[in-house]
Amino acid sequence: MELPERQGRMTTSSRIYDILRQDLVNGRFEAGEKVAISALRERYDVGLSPLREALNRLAAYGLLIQENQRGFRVPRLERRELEDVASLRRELEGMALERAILLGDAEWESELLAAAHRLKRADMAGRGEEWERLHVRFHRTLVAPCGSIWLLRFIEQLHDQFDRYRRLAPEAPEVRRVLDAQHDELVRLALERDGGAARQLMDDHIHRSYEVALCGIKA
Amino acid sequence: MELPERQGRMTTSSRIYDILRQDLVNGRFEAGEKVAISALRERYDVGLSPLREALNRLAAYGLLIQENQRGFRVPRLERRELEDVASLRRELEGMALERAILLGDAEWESELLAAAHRLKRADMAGRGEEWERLHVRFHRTLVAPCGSIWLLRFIEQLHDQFDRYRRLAPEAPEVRRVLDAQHDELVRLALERDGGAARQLMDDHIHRSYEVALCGIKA
DNA sequence: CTAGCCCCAATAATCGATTATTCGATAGTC
DNA sequence: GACTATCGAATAATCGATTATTGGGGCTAG
Repeated sequence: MELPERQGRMTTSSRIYDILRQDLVNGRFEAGEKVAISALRERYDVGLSPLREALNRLAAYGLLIQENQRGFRVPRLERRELEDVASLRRELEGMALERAILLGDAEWESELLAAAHRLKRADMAGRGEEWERLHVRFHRTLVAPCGSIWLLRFIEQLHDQFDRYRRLAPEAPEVRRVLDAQHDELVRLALERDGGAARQLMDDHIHRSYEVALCGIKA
Repeated sequence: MELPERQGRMTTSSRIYDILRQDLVNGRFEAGEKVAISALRERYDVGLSPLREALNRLAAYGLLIQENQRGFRVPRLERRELEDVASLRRELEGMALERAILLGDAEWESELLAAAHRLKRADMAGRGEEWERLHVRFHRTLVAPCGSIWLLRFIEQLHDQFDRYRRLAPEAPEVRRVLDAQHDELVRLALERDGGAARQLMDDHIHRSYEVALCGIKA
């Protein structure tokens, strides 16, 4: 069995990029805050060059805002933008799911079941970082065989944006239970190859999730 | 009248980013080629730090591929990817155009007419860099009031990817005439607020353009 | 008072030099 | 003869120091 070997040894720049991306999505930085580069330098114990390269990448990715001669800022959280992101997620993930259901093979079915199962088990163990990781992975697995690299790329980007809002929202156990049930339902519909119904369900899933996330704004 | 003032004085990093982006889209680099950083340093007469920052941004944007410890490469041109990009462009620009037609105001109508007119005039003067610039601008104006920042962002990104292919394709005057006529037709349908027909036409427009671009592959 | 200006501390951007890694050529081994 | 190990030049990544720009506080003139 050969290991995928990640991708060569990691460079400092890439390491700090991954860390910052996680931290930004998890809301470890105040929205709207100016990024104090030298503070980050200490906090993560890295040099200026790799740090600035990571910040540049994050700005191009949309998790930071870069202003010439004025450094970097964390984007504000605006109701208007959450609507935008959620609306696009519905369009794009719906589209991707339909295509995935057309194109996905038997191996995909297996991975889907596995991902859903792992997610449910992490749920029992208490919703934490592990659950978040597996949740992202589940949604990624759902749309993975859609056949479009660019669609997957955009979906991932929107997912990160969306999660900035969602992770700040207060717990909503009743809605959460519905959302969790929908995960299983999505798997069922995918296995049955019912693209139309799956798309509709995904649409509803994201919409409910959006309503939860809304509660986190200005809180 | 106040000038928009671009955005503060440009930083070396941003300048070189803009230049490289143009050059990459225009095919001034061999597809698949490894980017020789020190060669670029001389060619554009810039320092290493701003250059690397620009390259990092371009990689995050999708116009370069970054491999840890192995620098940057220009992405290959693959039929498979052109299909992907074109197909997504049709979906997203169609969606954006429909929304723009719902939301666009009178000022938009004026700018649309102006953009179309400028484009036609540049056409007479011979299709060159200026025409390319105005063509991008026309398409951007069409979808501008769609109301979604992220949709516009993705569309621009796909446009850049698409143009990498299109600009390598040989001239196709007959198709070109049809495509030009479609520009005016798009304006007409937009002014008439016929979202459905406009979307359909945009779909056809991109598809024909795709067929032209196809001829440029492996040429 | 207040608008405008100037200066200085903070910090963003860039440079030049250094360190780490890769890639290809060559030599050695089975 | 094919495979692996090793070495060195080429080049990617990073560091430390320098330069340029901003933003705010106090001063001055109206």
